Amino acid sequence: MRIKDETKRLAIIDNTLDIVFEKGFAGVKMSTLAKKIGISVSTLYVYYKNKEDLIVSIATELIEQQTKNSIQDITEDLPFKLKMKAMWLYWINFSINHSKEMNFITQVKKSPYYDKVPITVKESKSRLGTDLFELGKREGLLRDVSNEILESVISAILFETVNLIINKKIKLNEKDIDVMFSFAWNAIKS
Amino acid sequence: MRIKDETKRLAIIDNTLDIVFEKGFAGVKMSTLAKKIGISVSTLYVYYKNKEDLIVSIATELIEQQTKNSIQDITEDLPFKLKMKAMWLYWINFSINHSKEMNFITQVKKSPYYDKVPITVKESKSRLGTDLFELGKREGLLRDVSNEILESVISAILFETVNLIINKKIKLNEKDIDVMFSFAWNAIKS
Amino acid sequence: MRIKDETKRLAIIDNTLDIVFEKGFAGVKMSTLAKKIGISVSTLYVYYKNKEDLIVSIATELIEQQTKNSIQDITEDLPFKLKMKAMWLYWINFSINHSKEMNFITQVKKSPYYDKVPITVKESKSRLGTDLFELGKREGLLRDVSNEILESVISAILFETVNLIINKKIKLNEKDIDVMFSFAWNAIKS
Amino acid sequence: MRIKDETKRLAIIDNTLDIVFEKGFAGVKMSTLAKKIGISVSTLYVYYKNKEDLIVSIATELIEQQTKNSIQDITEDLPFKLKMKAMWLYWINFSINHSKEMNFITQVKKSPYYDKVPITVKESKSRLGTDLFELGKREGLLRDVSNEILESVISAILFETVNLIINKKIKLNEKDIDVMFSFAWNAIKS
DNA sequence: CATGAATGAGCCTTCATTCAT
DNA sequence: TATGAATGAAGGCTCATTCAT
Repeated sequence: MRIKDETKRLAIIDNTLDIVFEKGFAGVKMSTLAKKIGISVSTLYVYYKNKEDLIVSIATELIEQQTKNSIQDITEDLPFKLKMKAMWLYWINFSINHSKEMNFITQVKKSPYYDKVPITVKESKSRLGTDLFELGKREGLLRDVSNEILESVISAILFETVNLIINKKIKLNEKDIDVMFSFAWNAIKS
Repeated sequence: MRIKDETKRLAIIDNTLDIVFEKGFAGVKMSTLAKKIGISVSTLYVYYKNKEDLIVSIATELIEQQTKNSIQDITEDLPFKLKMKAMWLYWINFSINHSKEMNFITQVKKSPYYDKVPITVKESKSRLGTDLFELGKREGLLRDVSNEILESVISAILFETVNLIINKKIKLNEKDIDVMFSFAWNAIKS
Repeated sequence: MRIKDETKRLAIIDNTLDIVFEKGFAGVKMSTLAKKIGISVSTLYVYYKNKEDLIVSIATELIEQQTKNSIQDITEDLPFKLKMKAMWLYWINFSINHSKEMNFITQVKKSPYYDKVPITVKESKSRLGTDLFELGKREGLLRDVSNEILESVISAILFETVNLIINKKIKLNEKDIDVMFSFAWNAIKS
Repeated sequence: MRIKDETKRLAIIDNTLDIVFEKGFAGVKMSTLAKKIGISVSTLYVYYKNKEDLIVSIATELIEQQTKNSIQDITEDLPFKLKMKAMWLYWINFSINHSKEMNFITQVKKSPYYDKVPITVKESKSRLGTDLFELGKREGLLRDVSNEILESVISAILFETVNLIINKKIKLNEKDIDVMFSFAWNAIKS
């Protein structure tokens, strides 16, 4: 019965993401969720201890996945600016392809639920690999400010870019994305 | 007859802002709010028709106030970059001094409540005066992209700056603010 | 100021009758009533001690009026059946011209409010004058059953007639009214 | 899982009828009702969507039942007047044995709830079978007026009879019932 | 007398969670 | 494991009534 269960568990996660995306946490009613999936309310409690556990568990799982994905590679032999851009593109694509997951994490971080996420998970590496920043600063290509600030500035522009794409203010084509990247690059280059 | 108390109305608004700041809209319970203020629940309904009206009315009022404040143009005779910085400083200060109000508006804009805000109010001028962008582009000092994009990029960095200050990652002193402004300026200058 | 007050008092009664006619007792909200009249809620409490007092007082007043009106005359010198018919016509007309008042009394009688109406008022003479029944029985023209039963039967048909008129199933003309009267007369004649 | 309890559903209906009989619709408080039955308030909401649904559903069910019962024609081979009387007796008994149900239906018909009863249910056959009236008129035994009027007159007297019995003004014995029937019969016979 | 603000009591309803099968 | 019934706790809102001017 292992397979059937996992299917159900994934269905729960998926539908929860949908609801949070459409209506926020306030919209997650255990009964509604169960109905959407086509299972009984009580069955939800077989998989998760309670509502908090449901949300915190999903958040934890998503954050762990995201962390695992991020740092990998980009170790190709490229000029620094192109490495930077590769990272940028990677995250643009990831954010758009996983917009519901990203939204979920964003929401959780601003909610009281975030307090319940294990610290070990929260402490996971930054999204835009600090290694890259260190490298850039060493090569004299990035402004000499703390990684934390660099990251927050880039993240802000990145996040805004994704928003513009989602709200169809700009297109997901090379030209528009390049423009947006140039904003970010100009901001942080030395 | 007793006279409707402006003090009371302000207390309602103030406490609502506090609660939304700490717990979001879900945390606003009419009973809790009333208790915090020291009035009866039913008194709340003397001032606002219902919970939705409470939130939408406050949002409307705040947005109107904010709009009124912003327009006061920076018509002083300054070089463009300094005009830009003046605007930047104005908003940094405003955002920090009215962080709860800003937070409230931000939250409302992402919630279904925003649909109920009168269109006339929503159509209020953009925060960072488009006039300034037009001027900058005419003088060849700003990159030639749409005002909407320019604004969203600056807003993102501005917002991030405020966050960094609030979370004490940077200080509210000339040096740190200058650094943050230079990020924004480099991003958008031609 | 006597006149102005009486006007207001009558307005209260009138509007209460209207509301009860349209929505029943459940529809009588002190605030709604006050707004309809154009006075303040508190003013209602100047005229009536509370809601119960309002309704019971109106009921009492209406019943007294009705009682006063009814018995009078019909002492003309007519054959019995015509006296009966005169009474019948009188009540048909009265009921239609005062349908809201009648409705109010009917509703009160079935509600807990009726318990609060002074017994003296409740014990008022029957609507269709018992004298008439006594006369009819003495002359051998009416069936020899208790006045109470005679009255209830006639009242039932009378009430039904009024309903048929109001709901436009029959017309308020001589022919239709005659038919309805003949039902009643045949029922009780000996 | 526990199985939905038909006994419980019947208890809800029964107690609702009781309350409406004693205090009208205004007296039906979900909390009181639940306490009377010995269940939790929320359990009521397992069986009915809300208060309106509770009342409308019960009304619908009762009307359907009543309709089903009435049709059983009096097709026995009897003189017309006796057929009439059989019908009369049937309804007297039914009304008395189901006085609370009758009361409930009567009240609903005069309330806004009636608008929510499915039209199909409302269009159910008239209580006193029109067939009988047609037969009577054909045989020249009934007055030649519309069925609607015939029915309303008889219903009025029937209803009044039941009231007299309930209020103990007359007894439920052959003699008294006969007298009341003779009123009705005299009223409508040709 | 007149009024609008203020309130407490109470009602309907929702929802996460547990029960019992 | 799976389920639908059952429930307690809580929240939003209404309304008759009183307060204070």
